[in-house]
Amino acid sequence: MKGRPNIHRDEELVHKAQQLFWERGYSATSLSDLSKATGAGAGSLYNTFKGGKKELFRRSLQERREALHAFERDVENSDNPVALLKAFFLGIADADTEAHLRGCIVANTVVEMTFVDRELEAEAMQLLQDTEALYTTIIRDAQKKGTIKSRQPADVLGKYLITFWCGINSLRRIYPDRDILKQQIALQLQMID
Amino acid sequence: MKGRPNIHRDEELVHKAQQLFWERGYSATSLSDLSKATGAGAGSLYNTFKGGKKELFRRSLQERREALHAFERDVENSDNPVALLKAFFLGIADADTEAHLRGCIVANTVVEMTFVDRELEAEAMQLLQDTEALYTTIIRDAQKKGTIKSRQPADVLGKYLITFWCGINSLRRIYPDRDILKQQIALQLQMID
DNA sequence: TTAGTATTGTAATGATTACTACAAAAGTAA
DNA sequence: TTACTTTTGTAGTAATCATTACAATACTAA
Repeated sequence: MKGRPNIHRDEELVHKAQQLFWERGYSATSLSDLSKATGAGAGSLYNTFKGGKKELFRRSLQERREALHAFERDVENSDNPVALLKAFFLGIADADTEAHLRGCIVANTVVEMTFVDRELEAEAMQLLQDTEALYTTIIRDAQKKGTIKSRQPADVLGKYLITFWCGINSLRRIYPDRDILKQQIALQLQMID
Repeated sequence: MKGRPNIHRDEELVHKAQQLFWERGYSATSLSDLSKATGAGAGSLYNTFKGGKKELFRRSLQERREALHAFERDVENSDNPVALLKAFFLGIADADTEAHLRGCIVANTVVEMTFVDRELEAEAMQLLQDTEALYTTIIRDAQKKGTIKSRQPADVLGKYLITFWCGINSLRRIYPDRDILKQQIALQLQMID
C-alpha cells in the first residue's frame, strides 16, 4: 500500500452523509453541510466519491439496500416470518421523535426526486419494489402453510403493505406518538392475520 | 384605479407556480423556473407576492385548502357522505400518469420541508390534519346513522384514512396503473364498510 | 535517504441562487 | 396636457452552490 493513509473510513463518511440526507433530503443538503458533518474537506469527499454529492447519496441508498438484505436473511432463518414482519412494523412505534420525523429515506427520495433526477428516483423506486417483493414472498409462503387465512392474492397484500409502509412514514411525522402509532399499525396488520 | 394595469391575474400566476412546485417541490424549483413558467419577470413576481418564492409556495398550498373547503361543502350538501368519500378515493385510480407521478402536493411538502422550513412544514401538516378531521367527522356521522358498521372509534378510522391517503400517493408513483390502484383502493376502503 | 503515490485541506472556479434597484411603460385623474 | 401611480422587464447584487486545482502532507518502497 502506497500514499498518504486515509483518515476517514468510507463507511463512516457515508453514514454521516446519510444522516443529513435522511433529514433534509438531497437538494436541501449542501456539500458544505456534508463537509462539516463528516469532518472531511470537499477535496477529500470528491477524491473518495468520484461522483461527488450524487454518488454520496447513491451510497446512502445502497446502505438501505444492505439493510433490506439483512432483513431477507432474518426471514430465511426464521420459522415464523409473518411474526417477524409484524414485529418490524410494530417496532416503528417505539422509535424516538427524531426518527419519526425523518421517516423513510427511500420513500422520501421517491417523493423528492420524481421529475428532478431520474436515476436517483429509479434507484429508490427499485428499493421499494424489492421490499414489496419480500413482503409478497413472506405472505405467499404463510398462506401455503395456513399461517395467514386471508384469501387475498399474495401480491395484492404485498402492495397493501408497501402502501402502508409509505403511509405510516407520513403519519409518524404528523403524530410522533407511540400509542397512536401502535394502534394504527395493529389495526392495519389485521389485514394479514 | 391608478397605475399601470396588471397583465397577469394573481390566480393564474399562483396556479402556474403551483404546477411547478407540485412536480419538483420547493427547493428544486428556482425563481428562474417560475419566471419562465408564469411568463412574469422576477420584478413582477416580487411586486405581486411580497414574500417572494416562499409566499408563492404558501399560496400554492392555500389553493389546496380551498379545495378542501370545497369538498367540505360537497359533504354538507350530500345525503351520503361516505359514498362521496369512497368515490373520491376510487377516482384517484382514473387520473393520468402525470398526476400519479405528482402525488399530493401537501403530503410531498410535509416530506420535503421537515427539518428544512418549519413554517411550510407546519402549514402542510395542518392541512393534512384538517383533512383527517373531515374524514373523522364523516365516519362518526355515518356510524351514528348506522351506515358504517365498524365499531372502531371514528378518530382511529380517520387516522387510518389519512395514512392511506399518504400511502396511495406513494403507491401511484410506483404503479401509475388504473387497475392496480383501483384494487388497492377498494381493498382499503373495506375498512369503512 | 530518496522517489513515488495517494490523501488531505484550502482556496479558487464559474454557475446558479433568491432577491432588488431602477427606468421605461401604461394606465388614471386633474 | 401634466402630474401621479403602479406594473413591467432588465440588469444588476451578493450569497451560495457543486466542483476542481493544487500544494502540503504522510505514508510505502527502494
